[in-house]
Amino acid sequence: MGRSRKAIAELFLPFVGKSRRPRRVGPVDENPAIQAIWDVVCAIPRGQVSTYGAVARAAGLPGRARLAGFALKVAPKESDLPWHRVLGAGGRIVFPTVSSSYREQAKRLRAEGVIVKNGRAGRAFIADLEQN
DNA sequence: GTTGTGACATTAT
DNA sequence: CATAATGCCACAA
Repeated sequence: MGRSRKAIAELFLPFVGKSRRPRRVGPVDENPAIQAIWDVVCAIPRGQVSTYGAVARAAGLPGRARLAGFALKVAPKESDLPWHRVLGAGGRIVFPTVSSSYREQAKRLRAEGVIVKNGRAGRAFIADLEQN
């Protein structure tokens, strides 16, 4: 005696749509995950910094630090996102030391009072986006 | 389909 | 301090 089609459907309901990875939902500026990351970055106070991992977590995307990096990379230039306030784990600038991006980031950070030494921002400047 | 890359993180050694 | 292994996943080729 086989189950009804409906019974089978209910059995698999929790998996519907999850059998494959989420598909690209559209242009990045309509992607809610990217948006969430941008919002968090905008919330980093001037004179403070955060990290890719922390930003992802605060955006409700734990374990997706890479997506935070991607979100910043694709951010339109005219968005005026404070991208320079996002650093790698431990408050380290992730760009190659010789790159112009590195210099630009260090320059911008110092311009708002963040002490950057050896490509690293002082612990005291790392914002607590956690909690709240 | 697969593979490689990347603005990363965490844990273990 | 350094290196390796693993997880993560969007995207391009």
